[in-house]
Amino acid sequence: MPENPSPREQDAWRGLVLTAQLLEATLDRQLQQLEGIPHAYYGILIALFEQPEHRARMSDVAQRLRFSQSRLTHAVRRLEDQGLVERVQGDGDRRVVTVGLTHEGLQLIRRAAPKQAAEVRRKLLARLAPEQVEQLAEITAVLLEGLEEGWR
Amino acid sequence: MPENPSPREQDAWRGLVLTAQLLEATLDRQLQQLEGIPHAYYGILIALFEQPEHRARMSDVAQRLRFSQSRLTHAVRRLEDQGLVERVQGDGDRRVVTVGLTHEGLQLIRRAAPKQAAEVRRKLLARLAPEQVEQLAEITAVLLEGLEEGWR
DNA sequence: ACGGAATAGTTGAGGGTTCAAGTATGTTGT
DNA sequence: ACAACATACTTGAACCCTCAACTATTCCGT
Repeated sequence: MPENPSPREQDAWRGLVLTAQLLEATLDRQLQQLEGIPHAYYGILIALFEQPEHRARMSDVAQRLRFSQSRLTHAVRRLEDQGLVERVQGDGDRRVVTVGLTHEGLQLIRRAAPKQAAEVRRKLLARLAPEQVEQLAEITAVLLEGLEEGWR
Repeated sequence: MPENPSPREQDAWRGLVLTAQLLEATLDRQLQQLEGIPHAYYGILIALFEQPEHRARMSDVAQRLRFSQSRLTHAVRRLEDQGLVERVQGDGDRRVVTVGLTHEGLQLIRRAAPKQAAEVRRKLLARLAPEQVEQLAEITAVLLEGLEEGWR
């Protein structure tokens, strides 16, 4: 028998959902304005940037970002159109496609990342007490577990 | 001079962003499957449900949900097509449009809401310790402040 | 070695969101 | 009274994501 949520749980839940929506929307608008790409695409560039030689297999990127393959394919096509990323043919398994940052993509990251990080810190993280940062890291880790496992 | 984020801040930040993305995606998939509407539209129905007579002005709904007017217009059109919602002409100011739940919309809420709440509780909130729920409510309240004020 | 299943990625259609522009109505200052 | 501005909402195009096929390649059991 599922017990009803407590009022405080409702507060937390509503806060979380609203935060999730607003956070995505805000980051999206910001990056779209500054760099002409949506936040999700910025995530792709960052993920590549963190990889050795700034490149990785499609499916690895997809898994890391929790993108569907289809979504990633579409996204990479657009990023390629903008010259930020390029597809490289792998030597071995001919099914795999490797994506890498172009020079232009690399420049975008170098330009945008510090600004982005500072902005986030100034407007969001800095408002939290140090122990709240700690708590947030904990809490999101737990929630992610719950979100990862199939759910349905 | 913006100080660099601490490693723990990065954990919190990454966790938050991933949680936000995954949460939206998960709720979306769930409601799309069960009720044939995206999570955002479910939010509209809930917002109306909580209003006296289950109806409200377009702009009030938009403000409460942080939707753009355009987004809400499109959304309401589709919800109307599905018979879940109806536009009512206001008596006074002829610019305002009032949206109300139809009988069918009301039924959908009554059917879906308890299931939805239980699911959320079981898969997410129940994993958190009571003090973490408290902390999450606190933290999201702070973050929402930061997200509300223009940002740029 | 061969047929079937699994894996990697792509494609196209359909739906949702954004952004800029547009319509209609109300309010305000003079 | 009237022009200028503001408010409430709508429209259409461009873009992004999802979902369900589909292609191409590799793996596996016999």
